[in-house]
Amino acid sequence: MLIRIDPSSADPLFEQVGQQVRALVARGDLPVGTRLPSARDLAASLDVNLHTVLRAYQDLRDDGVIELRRGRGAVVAHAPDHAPLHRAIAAVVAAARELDVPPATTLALLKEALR
Amino acid sequence: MLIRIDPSSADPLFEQVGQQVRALVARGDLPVGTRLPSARDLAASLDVNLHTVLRAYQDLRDDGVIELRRGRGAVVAHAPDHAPLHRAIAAVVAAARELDVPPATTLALLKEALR
DNA sequence: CTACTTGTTATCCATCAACTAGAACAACTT
DNA sequence: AAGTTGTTCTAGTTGATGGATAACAAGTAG
Repeated sequence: MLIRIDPSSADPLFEQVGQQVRALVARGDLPVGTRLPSARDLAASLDVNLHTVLRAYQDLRDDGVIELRRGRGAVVAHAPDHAPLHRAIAAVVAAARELDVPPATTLALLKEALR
Repeated sequence: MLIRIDPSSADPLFEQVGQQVRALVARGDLPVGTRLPSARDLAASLDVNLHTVLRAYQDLRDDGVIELRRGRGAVVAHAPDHAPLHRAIAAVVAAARELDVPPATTLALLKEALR
């Protein structure tokens, strides 16, 4: 599991964990059915509290990214082919760079467009 | 000024204000040179503290979106033609909807791609 | 069945960012 | 000269974040 956490980041820890897993799943690095490390294990290896990882996992479950079951752990649930999405995102990044649009503005635009 | 705030949102107030202004400027609704309402006025009309608006304005200034001058207020600074960026973003939203990817995942992907 | 693993839930606490409040000040406009 | 507006400062409140601990429920593995 290639999850890294930056304790000094502005983003909350549980959100960082969630974002990393989302990216891994969307990228196809974690096929459907893959078992994620147990919340306790991941918490220990990231040197973070159990509840922090658990909150990330529960957010992911609420979005249908993973399934959670006691005794079995967290399993990747949904993972279609995201290639078109990645191409579209790459195009956005290129356009933003080209136009010298700050990242915060690009994110604000996408955020609004997604509502 | 069409700025609306949702006090119950998870996003901080100052960030919401900033995002709305970013979107307005990028959309071309606020041409270069347009005066934004003074921080005091906007704070009053949003029923928010002066410092909250000021923090949003200063973030925008740091990104070159607006200029701030005492006595004159906030003025839209930079506003190239963002049409290509908007098209790219629309494509991302379409792809995400098509693939049934949750908004949080789409944002996580863009966030990572922008680094 | 038994032991173990793992998510779930609950309580309590510490810290920090966000927000508010009030005030004085500096630069600019009119 | 008067008014406007951003800048800076101090101080307090609130809520989210994160940690520590513990008991519990549902599944797995033997």
